[in-house]
Amino acid sequence: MRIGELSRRTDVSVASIKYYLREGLLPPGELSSPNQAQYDDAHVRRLRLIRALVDVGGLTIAGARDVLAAVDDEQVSLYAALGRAQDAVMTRTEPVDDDATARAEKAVAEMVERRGWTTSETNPGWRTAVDVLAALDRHGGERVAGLLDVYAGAMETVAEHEVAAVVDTEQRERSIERVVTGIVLGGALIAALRGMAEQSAAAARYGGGAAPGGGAV
Amino acid sequence: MRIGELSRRTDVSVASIKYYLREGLLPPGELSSPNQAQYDDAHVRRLRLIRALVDVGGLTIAGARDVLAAVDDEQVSLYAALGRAQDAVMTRTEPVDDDATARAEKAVAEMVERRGWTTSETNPGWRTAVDVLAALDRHGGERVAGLLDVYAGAMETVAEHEVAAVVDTEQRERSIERVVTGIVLGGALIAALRGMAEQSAAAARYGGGAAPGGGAV
DNA sequence: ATGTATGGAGAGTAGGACTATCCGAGTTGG
DNA sequence: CCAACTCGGATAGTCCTACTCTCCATACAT
Repeated sequence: MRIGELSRRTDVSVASIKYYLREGLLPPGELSSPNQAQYDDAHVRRLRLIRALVDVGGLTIAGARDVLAAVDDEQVSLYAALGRAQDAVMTRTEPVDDDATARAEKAVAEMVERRGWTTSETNPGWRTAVDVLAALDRHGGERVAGLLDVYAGAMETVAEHEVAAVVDTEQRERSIERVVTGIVLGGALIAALRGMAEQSAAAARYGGGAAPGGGAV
Repeated sequence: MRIGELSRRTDVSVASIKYYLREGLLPPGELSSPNQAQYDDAHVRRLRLIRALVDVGGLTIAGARDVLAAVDDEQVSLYAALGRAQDAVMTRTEPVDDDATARAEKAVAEMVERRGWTTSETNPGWRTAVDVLAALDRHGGERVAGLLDVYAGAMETVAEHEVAAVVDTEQRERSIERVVTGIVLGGALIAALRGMAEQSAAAARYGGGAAPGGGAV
C-alpha cells in the first residue's frame, strides 16, 4: 500500500506519517521507483504502536524513538529493552545535594536492602525515588514518605506478575514489543486505577459527596 | 523580603518567579508602595510546592495552577481537591469508538463491580483505564491486560493507606496540600519503584546481566 | 491526456515554559 | 545626598516539541 492508504487505515495524517519517517520512528517503505514506496502491515502495526506509546503512554517522540530502536535492534536483550523503556517513561531531574536528599538516599537504600531487591543506583527509578522522597521531605509530606514500604510491596507484587506475563520464549521481536508496551502502558493503567481506588477509599471514609473529575471548572 | 531574596532562598530565578506571578501560581506580594512588594514564608513554601509539582510530579504549569487554585479555594472540599489533582496528573485522550474500546469498557466496569469500588465513569482514571486497556487490546497486549486485577488489588491497598495517611482533621489548607502532594508525588514514587521492582524481578528470572538504565545509548 | 496522489525536503506554525529587555520608581552604601 | 543597585510590572524574544504546509518533479488512474 502507499502512504495514503496507510494513513486511512491508521487514522494518522499523511503529514504525521512523513514526520515519523523523518524522525526514524517508522522505517521507510520499500521503494519501487525512486519516488514511490510500498508500505505493509508491519508499518500499520508500528504506527499503532507509536500512537499507543505517545498518546496513551505519554512518551515524547524522542522517547518513543529510543524505545523503538531497542525493539528493532537484534543486539538488545529483553532485559536491556526493559531499562530503555523505563528511561523513556521516567522524568529526569538534575540532582540536588541537601539534607533531604541524603535522608532520602538512605531511606531508599535501606528499603532495597530490606526487601532484597536486585537493583542498583543506575536504575533510573532509584534516582527518581530519591528525588521524590526528598521533595516530600522538604515539603512536609513525611506521612506519604512513610508509605514507602507499602508502595514497594505493592510494586513488588505487580512486577512479579508483569515479568511472568510478558516474558515468554517466543519470537524475540514480539516479546520485546510486549515488554515495552507493558512497561509504558502498564504505568498509565496503574496511575488510572490508583485514581479510581483513591476516590473509592476517600468515599468510604467520607460517605463520598459528588464524584471528582470531569474536567476543568 | 523582596523578590531577590525570595529567589535566593528557593533557587528559582527572579524571572521565573515573575512568570509564576503572572500565571497566577504564586499569589502577589503585599505592596508597600506602588512598585515595591513584600513576600513572606508562605511564598517560599508555595514556590517549593510549585517546583515539586512541576519538576518531580511532572505537572504542566496550567495543571499546577488548577491544583493550587483548589488548595487556595476555601469552598473546595478535600474530596474535590483529590479529583482536581487527579485531573492534573492524567493525560486526557479523545475517545475512540471501536470494538477494543467496548471490550475495555466492559472489563473495567466488571472489575469495579467485582471489587465493589465506589467510583464512577466521571473519574478521570476510569476513562484512562479504558483507553489503556483498549490500546493493549489493539496491540496484542492481552497478557498485560489480564493483570487488571493484580493492578487493581495493588492500587486498592495503596489507596487505603494513602487516604488514611493523608487525611487528618487538622487545618484544612495543610491537609489539602498534603492530599495534593500525595497524589502527584506518590504517583511519581510508584512509577520509580515499579521500575526498580521490575528490574529486580527480571534479574531473578534471568540471573540479570548488566543493570539497565543510566541514560541514552 | 489530464487531474489527482506521492515521496522527499524545507519552511512555517502553535503551544508551553521560560528569559531578556525596558522603564520609571525605590533603596542603599559611601 | 547622590550614584549604583534593585524592584515591580509589562512586553517581547527565545528555545523546544510536535506537527502541518508548501513545493516540485514524478507516478498513477481514468
